[in-house]
Amino acid sequence: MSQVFDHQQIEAKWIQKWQETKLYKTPDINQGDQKKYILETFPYPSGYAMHVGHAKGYVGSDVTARYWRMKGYKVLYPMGWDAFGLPAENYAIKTGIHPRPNTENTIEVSKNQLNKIGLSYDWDREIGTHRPDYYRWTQWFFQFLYKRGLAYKKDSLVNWDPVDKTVLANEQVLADGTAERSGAVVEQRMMSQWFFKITDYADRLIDDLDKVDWPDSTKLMQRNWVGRSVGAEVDFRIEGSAEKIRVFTTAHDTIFGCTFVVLSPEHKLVDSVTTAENIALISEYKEQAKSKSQLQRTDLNKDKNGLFTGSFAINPINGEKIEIWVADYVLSNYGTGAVMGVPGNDERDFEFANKYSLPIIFTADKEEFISYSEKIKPEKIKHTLINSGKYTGINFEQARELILNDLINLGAGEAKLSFRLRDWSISRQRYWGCPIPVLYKPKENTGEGGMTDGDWEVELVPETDLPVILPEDVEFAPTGRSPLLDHKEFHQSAQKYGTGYKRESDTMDTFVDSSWYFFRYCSPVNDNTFADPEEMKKWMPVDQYIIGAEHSNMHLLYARFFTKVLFDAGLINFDEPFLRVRHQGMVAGEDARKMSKRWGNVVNPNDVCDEVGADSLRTYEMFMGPFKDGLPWSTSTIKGVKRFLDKVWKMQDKIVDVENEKIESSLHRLIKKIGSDIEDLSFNTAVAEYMKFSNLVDEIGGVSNSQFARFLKVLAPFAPFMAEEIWQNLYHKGQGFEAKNSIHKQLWPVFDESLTVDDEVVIGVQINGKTRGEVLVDEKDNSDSVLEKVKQDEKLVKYFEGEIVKVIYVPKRIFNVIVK
RNA sequence: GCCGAGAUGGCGGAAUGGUAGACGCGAAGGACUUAAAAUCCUUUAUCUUCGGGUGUGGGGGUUCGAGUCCCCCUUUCGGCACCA
Repeated sequence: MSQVFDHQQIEAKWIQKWQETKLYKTPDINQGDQKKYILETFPYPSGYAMHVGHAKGYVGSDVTARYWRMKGYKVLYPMGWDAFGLPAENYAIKTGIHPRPNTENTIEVSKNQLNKIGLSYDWDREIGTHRPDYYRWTQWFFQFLYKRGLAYKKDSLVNWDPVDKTVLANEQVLADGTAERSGAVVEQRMMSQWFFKITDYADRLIDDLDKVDWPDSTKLMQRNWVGRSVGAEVDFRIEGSAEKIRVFTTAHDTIFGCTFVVLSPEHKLVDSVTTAENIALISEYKEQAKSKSQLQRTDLNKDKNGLFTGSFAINPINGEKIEIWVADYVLSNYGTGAVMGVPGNDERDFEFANKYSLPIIFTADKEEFISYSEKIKPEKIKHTLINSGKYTGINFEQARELILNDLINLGAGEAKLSFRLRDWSISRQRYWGCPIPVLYKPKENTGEGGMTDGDWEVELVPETDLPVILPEDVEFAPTGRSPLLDHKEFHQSAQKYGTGYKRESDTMDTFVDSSWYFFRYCSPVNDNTFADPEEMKKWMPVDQYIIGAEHSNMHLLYARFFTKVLFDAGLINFDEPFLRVRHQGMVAGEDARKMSKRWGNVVNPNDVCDEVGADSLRTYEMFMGPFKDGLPWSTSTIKGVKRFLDKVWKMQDKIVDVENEKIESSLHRLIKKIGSDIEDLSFNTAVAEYMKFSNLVDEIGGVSNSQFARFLKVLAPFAPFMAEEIWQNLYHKGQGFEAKNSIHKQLWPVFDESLTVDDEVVIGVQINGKTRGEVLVDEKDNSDSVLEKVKQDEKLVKYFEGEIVKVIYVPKRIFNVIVK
């Protein structure tokens, strides 16, 4: 009789032995070897330990990695730390403890948690974005983009907290426009910031989505985020002026309905079109708009207001004279900052026209408002033009072409794609991030009264001097300035490049750190390049990336952008980094609320491991429901999973000499099903399959040695500790542990397809589409022979009084008789 | 408002257009026990006149057959938002 499964002692033993023997070391790989690169989002060690919700995604990845190893694939399954960023810095500010020791400490704690649940990472490949050997290459990427003309500086608005005197991230600004922390009303402030020119890649970021296997909803989110719209730019001559107003429109076929033009308050032509009597009002309006934050401007509850400038424009298509207005519902940073007002087509324009009694002309033979952006289904907007001069009666699609051509011929327009995507702002006025490797050289004749941005020239820090080290002794409490600005030595050290040189004091957005980490895993110890090209050829692209749906959009977009730039530079031979993306759902607390300290519903995986064991935790998290769904934690369900594993443990004592046929065929089905379920990430049904098998063994009363061995192998990815313990007990008892004898080094058992199908099966019998009974059919049966069987069935015979009109037999599925 | 994903027993959920409710939890009854825990066995969608009827948010439709496909509606959860 075996002892009870002492999970605490046994799991600790295997964690240690697996580490000692480097069981999960990444194998050497040759190009062309069958490989799988299994990736998952790396956590940010902010100061708080992980909870079981984090564990779920990791266990799912681990099961997959273990499976592919057993299938004979070379598997890269690494882990690291997304350590820079706001959470760690805020935790530091809160506790007064410097983020570095704090981060390293959290990493230690988290690493132990991950090991405790049996995740099979190759820790030799661990990376941390906050470590100089890593961020040296984050800085290289910055310079790489800069040299390719994809990093530039411009003035841009930031959220400014006047009380805390600091720049806020969007997530720190509440919906009412106040700061989350201080409660102050957030202002918009101009600041000179670094940008990456991701808009250069807008088209490819949409088009290349066709190449990858991602959830449709995720692809759609990316498409909508980039937001390509097909339209035209049209020039409206200003009456009595040589100037023209250029507008962007996605609906140039509605141009006959254009009854006014609206400029954004920031538009450069506002001043010149404003007539003398309107100057006072308009400049006041402009001032108001300036003081409004983007949030306020967009939260105005659709109350559109604006002012007439006093000038008129000429509609190029029909020569109509229309009023030029200024309104802040038009944004300066989208399109051209000016729109043609088409109240018959656009809801906002309609509201605006109503409010100020501007004319409304309908140009579509449908009253509903229509839009042409790509997200609207084409069949919903088919219509014919009305009130449109010579184009009246023409289908809108044709009209679009005709009108555009005519506008081009008139010299008053051109076809234009527009994108919603904006360039990526990467400057952060924060301490805990990667320094931007840039120097500022003072210009010769500096102006009087302090230096402004224009008095400096940008120079890259020489590559041989990278990394620019993030100083440790920095005052990281908020002061209203980039913490590095006031670090004397940091800037002093720039003097070696020339007198008066200073360093860039902002740090990079942490999205930059995480936009290339998956390359680094291919050769994490490497001083010569961000990742060895040969190693990348062997491992990349990523075969499976598991990431939470909530925060995947931006990250995926940025990582794809980096990949495409590297591809264009000839540094890699693929232009999409993640072949397959899947999402894992969050685990909520037992009260169905988000797990957080606030609700006191956080479950620490360590506690669960201590109580019921890591195998139970793992198997339960896979069993609780569909992997991609968010589900509440359930203490009672985990007991059921533990019950199942205890049964497996007891199977050791039920090994018999006779090989039962029923168990054998059930085992073949199991091997097949577990394999396909793991590949589909359908873990919950896989676990149900194990349970069925163990129930069958219970029923039969025994299992053969060979059958049990195969069962243990397919169980190993889910319950690696128990599988290993039993495996060693049965086959290597008394021997010292050797890596090659580990169950995790065994090959996945093969199944015989013919054994997975039953010769005989009970199917449902339908009479006129209603299920009335069942009948046992076998392989040889055809429609006629089944009908004979059905007619002989006592329960069914009564339905055959009428004439049989039709018989449908789907072999081994359903038998349906239509009787009159 | 727009976009996306959902809605199936008391609960979590299962189901290539083919016998709805696999598997687990919970519950009820029983066995073992002085007793409890643990374990094991049985039952468990629902109504029923025991023939059968009704059931996958609601209403239509396609089909021999719909949880699954199509149209409309209700509702829950995510994401985005004056994008011209």
